[in-house]
Amino acid sequence: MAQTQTLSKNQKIILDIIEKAKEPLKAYSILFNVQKKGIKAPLQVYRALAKLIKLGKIHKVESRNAFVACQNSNCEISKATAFSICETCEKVTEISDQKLSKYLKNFHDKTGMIYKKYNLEFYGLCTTCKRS
Amino acid sequence: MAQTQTLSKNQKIILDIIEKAKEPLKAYSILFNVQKKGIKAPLQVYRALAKLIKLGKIHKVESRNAFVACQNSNCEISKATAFSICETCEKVTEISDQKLSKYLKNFHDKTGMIYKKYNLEFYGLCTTCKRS
DNA sequence: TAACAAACGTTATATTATAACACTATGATA
DNA sequence: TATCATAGTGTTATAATATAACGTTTGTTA
Repeated sequence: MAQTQTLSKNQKIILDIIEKAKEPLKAYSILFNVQKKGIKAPLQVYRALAKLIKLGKIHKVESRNAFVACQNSNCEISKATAFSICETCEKVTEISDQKLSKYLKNFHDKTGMIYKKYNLEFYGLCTTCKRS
Repeated sequence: MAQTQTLSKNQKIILDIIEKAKEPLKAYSILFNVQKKGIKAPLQVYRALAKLIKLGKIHKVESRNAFVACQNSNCEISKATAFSICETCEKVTEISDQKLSKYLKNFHDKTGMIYKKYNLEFYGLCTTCKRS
């Protein structure tokens, strides 16, 4: 909550749009949507996105180059993201599964590498598309 | 093996370069590397990449827009990819961990969605960069 | 209020990826 | 062997995604 206050004008505008969207938004579609509010250049959007990602407010769906609001009340979960993506309708849902995140947070490979973050994307058919 | 035979000329050239590379290659760096072999346009590269991905010969590292040869003797593992990525030196390694892949293949969310594929990317510090 | 960090605005440009169209090879199969 | 489908090719143009570089403004804090 306190963190919300520290958002800048552009960051607020852009977070707002992403939170209200029902699907992941692309950077240039965000740009188009905020032009009436005075944000004119891609860089203004990308800068806000970068900050919001850092804060855990939003995530990037890497395979789609799109951005979604965090559904898990941000914080450290921003370093541990998992999505399910329907390849038919492109619906994207953030997975919030304690067991899964615990499993992945504790995962270590054989080399001894230190993992600070992960991003997992599942692709498949959502229940709606499965039926049709 | 039999599958290797079915690769087209361009597909072979591009697979060859990716297999010989020690790191993930970007599409346009591949393009640059194959221009002497007569491949002149981005689309020729992207088409070969798409086919090679379909065959499981290579994978795309989504967060880096880069392509690596599959280390797990391709096949169905192409639908189940996991990478470790060093955020300092950008070294990328394909993770081959039976337990992990079994766990993820069996993962089901609450909605009943069918997962056909997944891609997991861990980010952190490799053992070399950890020391310095 | 000086000094610094973070955010801003702007122009230009780099990077990644696909559309559209015409042509060519390959290998069934009738 | 004609012909049909499928996959691949080559090319031009363009779309979509993202960052560099510069100078200015704002907000915090010593």
